[in-house]
Amino acid sequence: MEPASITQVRSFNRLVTERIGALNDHFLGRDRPLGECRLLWEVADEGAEVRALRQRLGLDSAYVSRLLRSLERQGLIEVGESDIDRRVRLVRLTAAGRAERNELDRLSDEFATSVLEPLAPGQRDRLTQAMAEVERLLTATLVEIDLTDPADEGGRWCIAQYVAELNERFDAGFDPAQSISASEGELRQPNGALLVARLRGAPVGCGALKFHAGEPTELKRMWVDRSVRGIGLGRRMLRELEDFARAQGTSVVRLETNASLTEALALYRASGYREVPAFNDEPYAHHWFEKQLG
Amino acid sequence: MEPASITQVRSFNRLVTERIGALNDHFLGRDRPLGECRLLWEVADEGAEVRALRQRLGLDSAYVSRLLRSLERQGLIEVGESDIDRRVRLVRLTAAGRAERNELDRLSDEFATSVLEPLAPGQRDRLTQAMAEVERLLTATLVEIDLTDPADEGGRWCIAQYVAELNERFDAGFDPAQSISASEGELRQPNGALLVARLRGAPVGCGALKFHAGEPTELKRMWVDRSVRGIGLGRRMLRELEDFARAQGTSVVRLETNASLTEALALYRASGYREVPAFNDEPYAHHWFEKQLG
DNA sequence: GCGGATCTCTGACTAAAGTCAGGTAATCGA
DNA sequence: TCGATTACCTGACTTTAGTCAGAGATCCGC
Repeated sequence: MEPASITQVRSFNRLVTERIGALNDHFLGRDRPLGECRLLWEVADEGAEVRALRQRLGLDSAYVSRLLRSLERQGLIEVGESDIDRRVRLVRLTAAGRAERNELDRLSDEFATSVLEPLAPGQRDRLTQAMAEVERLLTATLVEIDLTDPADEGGRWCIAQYVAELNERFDAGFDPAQSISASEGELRQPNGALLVARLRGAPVGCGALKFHAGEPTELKRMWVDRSVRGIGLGRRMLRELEDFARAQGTSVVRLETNASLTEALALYRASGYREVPAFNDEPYAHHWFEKQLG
Repeated sequence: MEPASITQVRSFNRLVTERIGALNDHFLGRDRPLGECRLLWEVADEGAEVRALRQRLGLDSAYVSRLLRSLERQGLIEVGESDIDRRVRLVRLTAAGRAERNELDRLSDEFATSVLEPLAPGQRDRLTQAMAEVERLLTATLVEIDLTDPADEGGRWCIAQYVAELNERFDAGFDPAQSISASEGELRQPNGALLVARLRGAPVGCGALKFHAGEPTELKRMWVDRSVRGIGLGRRMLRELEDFARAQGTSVVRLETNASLTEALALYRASGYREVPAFNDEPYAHHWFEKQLG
């Protein structure tokens, strides 16, 4: 890591902590503890389960309970029981609570305005663009890629998204039953592996391997959610899959893909994959690739 | 203000608070209250005055006192008297304190590394560049421009810097005694005005006006510190000077400048100043400008 | 229908981060 | 030189943001 980059990140942190942190507290404080604000903020208009709030904010159950009692006393929320599971409690905003949340919203807008206000229009554009860039790249650093069981909710969701997207993008649609199989059993160790990328717990991408004793390992189900494209997640997923394959004793990885998946084609080419003659009869494929793992 | 910009700033705040804030606390916490860390951090190697620490961190005097006692008990600092003013107390780091600060430094580097680490080299460059841009522009929003007495320390310092810079940049040097005067008395109301730009209290630029009853107002002493160039501060200073002049009943502003001050020339031209024949015999000037205030 | 797990709550506790009032010593300004 | 101001300190207090243990109600799998 170059020292100049590190210095830049540190100085950025310092400034942002000063500027954003201080004003955030000041503007959003409004005589109310930050914890209560955060909680109020997280209760959507349709209400929220207490356990969901707890998890999203990463707070202790006793603490959340106390915060809820306080907000209840202030008449901002009502806590009722869930119809489905009577252990679970549902938090709903009262009219006053909704008003308070709108007020927080307004203050947040006001704060953003106060940041932009001293700048000339051209500078505002430069600032928001640079902010967007920082945000995208910092978001990228928050993504975690982990081995997941294909039957897990996140894994299933990703694969469903993958299928839906291919169906939409391929001229003739995509029916996984016509395609070479990649069933849950085939993507579970020791037959294969499924890696799922998650951003704050929510799945945003996947990639899978199918092992074949004495034969090259197949790469399947590469998919990245639209919301996080362009931050190098595909490349990272590919690297992690290769690392995993190597660790399992794979020396050659191969895959096939459709001509309409231009980003994927570019990714494979840029990642050292060499186009080879068709090594299977996948009906949806136009290109076959292979890579020797170093 | 466009809603899209506001949304961008808000979403940036949220992410940065999450990512930087949380990890900052975690990494820099090291079993020590944040207040103590911040204080330790602010004590430079040559030591610091207690009042300076208090002011820089914006903390209550009682609270700082208590934090200092705690750090003293831990053997990290020594508090002694100032030679100049025996009410003032000087904080100095002990060897242990210095070691602890180096450790904080190391952790801060480690944190920065952890932010950059998951990214590919190209993305790292993009991130640090975008961070630098955000930092420059946010810094711009922290600059405050205020009317200042020319005898004030900040005002004198700016004008000294202005003179030093012209002396360095003009081929034949610059001697203010040979130039048209802009003495402290002339830059004080009602004769004139001096605006000083400050960043966190430190002066970083100035600009002055000289009023002449029934005649155009003169613009003098426009200067911006090298450390904050390129963020539109000159333009902002010029606008504020014009606003001030207008409020004092001025309808025409004029100024003269040297050909070597290319940024200033560009600024005046871009700000609606029209080049006019020489209206005085300033020996250092090559260009004379005039603007009708709307 | 029973044992274990889950969800929420209360009570008791703690550390951090302050605030406020008042006091002492030194210095500054008229 | 004397009263106001400044710098710092102590003691007493508060709020915020938690943690931990345990209880009660409910649900889930066998």
